[in-house]
Amino acid sequence: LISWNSILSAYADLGHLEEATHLFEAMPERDLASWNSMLAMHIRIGDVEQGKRFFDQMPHHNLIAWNSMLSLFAQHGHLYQVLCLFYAMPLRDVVSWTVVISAQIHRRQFQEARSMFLAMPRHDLASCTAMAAACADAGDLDRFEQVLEEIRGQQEQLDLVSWNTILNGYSQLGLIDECKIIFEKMLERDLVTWNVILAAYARAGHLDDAGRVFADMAERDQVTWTALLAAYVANNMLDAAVALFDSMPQRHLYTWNAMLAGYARNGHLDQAKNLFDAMPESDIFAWNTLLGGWGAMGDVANAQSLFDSMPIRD
RNA sequence: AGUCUGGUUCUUGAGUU
Repeated sequence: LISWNSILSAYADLGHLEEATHLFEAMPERDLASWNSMLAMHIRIGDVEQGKRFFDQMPHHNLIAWNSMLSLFAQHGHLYQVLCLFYAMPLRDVVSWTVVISAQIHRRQFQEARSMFLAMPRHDLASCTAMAAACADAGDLDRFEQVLEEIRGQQEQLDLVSWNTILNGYSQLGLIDECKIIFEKMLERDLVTWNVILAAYARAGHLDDAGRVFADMAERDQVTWTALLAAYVANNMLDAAVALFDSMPQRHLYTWNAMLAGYARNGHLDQAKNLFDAMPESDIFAWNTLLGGWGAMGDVANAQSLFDSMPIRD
């Protein structure tokens, strides 16, 4: 059963609905972990309706199943669904509370998140880390450091995620020197660590340091490339940005949007429009960027016609 | 021993503690 579940879990991680469903139905027996893996798959692919249906078909629910539903709503549903379920659940643990808090943070409801955080019966490393990230995001240094104090007082050892959160937090709070100290102190680093320190230098306007970090990195992903591109764009280094963009091994939507912003911000609306038309997909960020570019140029006609043709507006 | 849920990094603009 555990072997079956392991394979099922792998499909869930990859988001392979067909294979997972097939496997699930072919399994000689199933336990809660099997059902919960299927729920995890619905979280991954973001199918709230199917997920609900699946949940209702389950013979029993344990806390993980309830938390999975909570997480499905948190990531792909509405906040009121999260809260309704949270209060209706037969049991809650620290994970349940953390899911709710994260949902509130994602929706920028910091006050509410903080109230929940203070109300929960127990804090662990993950809940504190989520709260610390929120404080840094809100620019609240005092509360950020308060949460760090609490983390240091806990039994649980800091893990890499928490260290990365702290590093990024100081970067968001504008304390680049603190970032340097922490980065040097870190015994273990992963790709996120490197991406965070790269973005930290970029945010601080230390483009040379950002470039040096980039060159030193053993491994790079889309975030790495886009972070450096965005750094060039933010510092009006359009030529460098274009050269980097052209040399990139792969691009995702964030990358295209960053380049688009580079053109738009420098008044190169023709180039921006060409790039926009060449984009494999576009989202609200892309639309707003182009719209803002024309707006800034006083090109009301183009802005208006783009606005009228937008599939989504916010 | 090994399987299921929560926390960290990159893009536009507006708004909010």
